[in-house]
Amino acid sequence: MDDHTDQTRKPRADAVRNRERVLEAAKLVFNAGGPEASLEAVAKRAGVGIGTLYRHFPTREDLFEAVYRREVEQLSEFAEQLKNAKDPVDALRRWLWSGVEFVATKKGMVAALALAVQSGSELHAFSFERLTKAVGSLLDRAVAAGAMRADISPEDLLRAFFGMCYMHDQPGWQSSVLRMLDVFVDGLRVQPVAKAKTRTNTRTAKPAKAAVKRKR
Amino acid sequence: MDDHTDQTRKPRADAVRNRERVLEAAKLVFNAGGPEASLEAVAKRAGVGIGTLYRHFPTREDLFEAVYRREVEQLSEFAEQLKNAKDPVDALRRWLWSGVEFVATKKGMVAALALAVQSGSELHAFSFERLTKAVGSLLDRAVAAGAMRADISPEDLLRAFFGMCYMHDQPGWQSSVLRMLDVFVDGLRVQPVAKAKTRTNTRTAKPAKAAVKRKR
DNA sequence: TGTTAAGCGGAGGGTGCCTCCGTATCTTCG
DNA sequence: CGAAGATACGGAGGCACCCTCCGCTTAACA
Repeated sequence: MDDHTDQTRKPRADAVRNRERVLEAAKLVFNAGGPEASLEAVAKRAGVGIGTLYRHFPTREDLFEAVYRREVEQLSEFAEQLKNAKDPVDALRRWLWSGVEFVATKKGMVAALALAVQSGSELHAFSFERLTKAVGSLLDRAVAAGAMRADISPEDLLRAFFGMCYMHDQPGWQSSVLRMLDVFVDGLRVQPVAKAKTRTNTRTAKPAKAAVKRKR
Repeated sequence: MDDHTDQTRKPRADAVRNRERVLEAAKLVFNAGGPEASLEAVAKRAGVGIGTLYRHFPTREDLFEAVYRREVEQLSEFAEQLKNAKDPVDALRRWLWSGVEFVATKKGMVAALALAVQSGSELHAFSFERLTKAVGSLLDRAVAAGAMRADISPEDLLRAFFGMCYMHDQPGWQSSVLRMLDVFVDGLRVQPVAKAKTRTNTRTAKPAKAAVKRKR
């Protein structure tokens, strides 16, 4: 409370170093083995004791948050850029697409963000808020332009998005999710204006059924 | 194959009884504590040894499958009934709504079905196939009537559906999911035909934002 | 009632979570 | 530079859960 002195010691060098090591290791381990991966494995890989890991990141979510902070940032920035796009609805769609891309690259990211979105605890509020704001601005613009229904919140949208991504481990999930997102964005439009089914083809839309056919 | 004798002993009474007990206990435990609940807790509650539980249900998924078999059946039957509905698109929407209802009641059911849908292993193929067929028939009818785009597979739809449900633990999730489903079904239409935004109001659509507001 | 296979149950080995605290190391200050 | 004290380290240990394995029990059948 009475921090009158404010004489904050310089943080210890080893502490800083270890934090970084853990982060590095966690990124590797999560991206490879998914978000269920053992934290002890992370610690071992980082060459630190399990206690050290827990001191820096008291919960698994804290670690997620830290690991994927950069990615979230990027995604949010991309939303910023898209604010200048012509068609606000299309901007939203493109943002969602890039979200799929991210998820595809970072295996652990979905679950990490899913957790953030799901549990709603303030611990990992950062990602959630950042993304909410990002998608919110896109939504607002589209709504303001009268192109999109107004009764959908950014939270709704994010949850739906991650929900869809969450369901997919199997091969071919990407095209499936992209298709679903197309449908979804279509549903968001307020003015069907000739309901361009053309769009469906812009992205090498598979013959649907075939794209999903179970492999065996 | 060469079941020439066919002299199958009557199954032991205690085995049958125990299986039932485990099922009963599992239903309680899963519905209350979610699908992560300890199997040992289930066994204890059922008054059987852990070994007995595992003999009857070698994997957690097997247990899920057995526990929620009835629910899946009901849901599928409801789809049958809806085949007689006037508007095939509306039929689909109503089916999805009832799905939400199910999920709301059975806390463990989402994750159970999600698993079934997700992992795609043949162990719990039952639920997945049953539901796929159910939703498939609804889809087909709508497509045949020219009311719905044809490039969406039942699997896609199911995964999207469960994905949306999966994301929701927090209060107010139901209205959110219902809203998202509305959007989704709208997106599925092929003919906007006056794009009834009336529907949005049929179910006391909250002011969106408010419905999602975090509680603290 | 005896034989026998089906079924039972829980001990035990393994993994992972998280805490706690004695020890080591870094920063600061004289 | 050296001492003092703050800060961080690491891993042992307690707990919970997973799942297997096998000696014992018990129901079905003759």
